[in-house]
Amino acid sequence: MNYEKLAELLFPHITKTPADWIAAFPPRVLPEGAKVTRLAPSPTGFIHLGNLYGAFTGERLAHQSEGVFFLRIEDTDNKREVEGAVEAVISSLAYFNVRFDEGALGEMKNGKATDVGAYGPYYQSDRAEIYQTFAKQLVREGKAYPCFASEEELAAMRETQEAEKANPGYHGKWAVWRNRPMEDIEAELAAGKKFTLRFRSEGIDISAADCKLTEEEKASHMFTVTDGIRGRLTMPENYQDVVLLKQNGIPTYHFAHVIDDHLMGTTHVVRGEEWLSSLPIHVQIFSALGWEPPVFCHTTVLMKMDGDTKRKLSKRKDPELSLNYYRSEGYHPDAVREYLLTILNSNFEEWRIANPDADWESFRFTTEKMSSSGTLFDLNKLNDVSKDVLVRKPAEELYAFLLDWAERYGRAYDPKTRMYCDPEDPAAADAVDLYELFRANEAKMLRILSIDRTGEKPRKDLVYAKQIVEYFSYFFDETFVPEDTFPEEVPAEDIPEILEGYLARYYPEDDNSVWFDKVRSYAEHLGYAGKPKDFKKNPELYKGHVGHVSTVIRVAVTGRRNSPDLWTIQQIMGEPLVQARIKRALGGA
RNA sequence: GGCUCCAUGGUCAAGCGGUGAAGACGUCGCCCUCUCAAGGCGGAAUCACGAGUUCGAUUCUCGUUGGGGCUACCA
Repeated sequence: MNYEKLAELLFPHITKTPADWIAAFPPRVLPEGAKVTRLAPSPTGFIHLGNLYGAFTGERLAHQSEGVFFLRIEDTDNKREVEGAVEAVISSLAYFNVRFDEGALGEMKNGKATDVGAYGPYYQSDRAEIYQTFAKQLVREGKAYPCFASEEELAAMRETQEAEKANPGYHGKWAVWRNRPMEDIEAELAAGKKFTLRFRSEGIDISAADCKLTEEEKASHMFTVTDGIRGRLTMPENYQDVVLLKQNGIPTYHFAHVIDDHLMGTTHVVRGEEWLSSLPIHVQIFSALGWEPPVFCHTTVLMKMDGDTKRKLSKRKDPELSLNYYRSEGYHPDAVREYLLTILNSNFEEWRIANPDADWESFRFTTEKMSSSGTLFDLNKLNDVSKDVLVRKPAEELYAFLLDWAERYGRAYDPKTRMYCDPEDPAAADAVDLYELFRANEAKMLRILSIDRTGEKPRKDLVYAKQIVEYFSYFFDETFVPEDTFPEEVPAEDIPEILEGYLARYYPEDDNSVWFDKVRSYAEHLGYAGKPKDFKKNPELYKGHVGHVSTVIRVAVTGRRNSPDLWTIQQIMGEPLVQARIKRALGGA
């Protein structure tokens, strides 16, 4: 076989040589030890927690070593592409403050982000000529060959393999185009047939039932790589003649990954565990091109509990997998990052406890501390982390955050059902526009967001925007919906008396302790214990205790039995609103 | 089915041949307290199983079981 001739036959339009491209992508000039990493999502429009998990890993590795972190769009599968997906990816990552140094990041033009950086194009679909140049080279060296098998033929082959219990795939005797004479290829080409370009693998299938090799001989067909997260990995070599270029001339992931990560100077490939099993393919292609592979870092998959088994988070069933979920629920990006960091590096949490005020970037991130077993995503823990993150945010910052969130997600809130509606929907006509409400009440919001949040033991009950909305909904008539009834301990006939008496004694000028002393003495006057302890000791002496009385007032004012300090709430509400609430409760009672 | 990765409380996990097997979330109890939250103190709860190596295995090896992934002209 004249491979030189075959290469020209297959790729007549390719005039560049590998050397041309290698010259166009010179080695990066970086400090010693600097790592080059990348995030390479495919534009399916669905960006998820796993992407963010990988993004943080790559980002840390690069920026901690004065390296480069770039964004490459893996759009080699036009069937899966979704309109506007790249913008969605970029916007989502920007929301979570993932900082890229280069890649498909510039302003949008014709639906594509322009390149930032010298190692582009950063869309794989724009790199066809590059891939084909190296493909041509492989053909020239006899390391790749055209395959004219149709989809039907391949499907039939698969069925036969299944029936014969042979290992599936294009290999060994099944690789029917591997050694075809030139005439056959010319004939197909002359007939206008399209081909896929396959890799001529030199590996052999040691797992085949009819493999006659001894154990030692089999061992020589294994290879070892050191994974940045998992350490030494020993795997059987690849024996499949995988597709390098599809019929349309666009590469498969395998080929594109090898070419791009080599040319772009990637030193560490951070990707999901699902790639582990195709690692032998990649290692072989790197070797066929005469290149050193990068360090692979295969991250664990994110799981969730389903019934009593763990399973991978699925984009169909689990809304919490989508980054959009956290954004629309109103989780602060810092909280999501902080949580992800705790599951990313097992020692982050302890570091954070020891350094509560330190900038997260001063944490020393290492791949060795990454877990290689499936991690269950824990919403509870996220919420807990979020409380600690939010308690450190000044009220002004929280207010700005809520305002931004509401502008995007809170334009039509129905307090009765607590649902967020589509603002365009006519049924949502009387929904509350939280954005307008927040904007019109800046001073009040700032006071609300300051309740008890300073000092030695600040309240930590703010978690995410939707939860915060519920948390202070009673401050505004627009969102006020009474939730709780008066406490059972207080006889119904006492309630009007308590409320009327309270109304008569309520002076907004009273400070917190004067105010409460009044409540206490009034409670005692009505036959309730002034100290809960006294009531517990001698329940027969009292109707109840001051806590029951104040709960009546609390329910009247806030519609709830539980709330932060009532005096503070009343100060923020102002006298007219407090009076109106109590009168309203009296009218209803 | 084949190949492969993983395995410490309910969850995230430290551990890297000898430990009372950390810590965090959750949970339970107590304290503080006008309610809630926060905070303090304390409790329950873990090395999947079976062989082997070793004076000694959570730790090393093999097997079993369980779970995950891959097995496309998808990434």
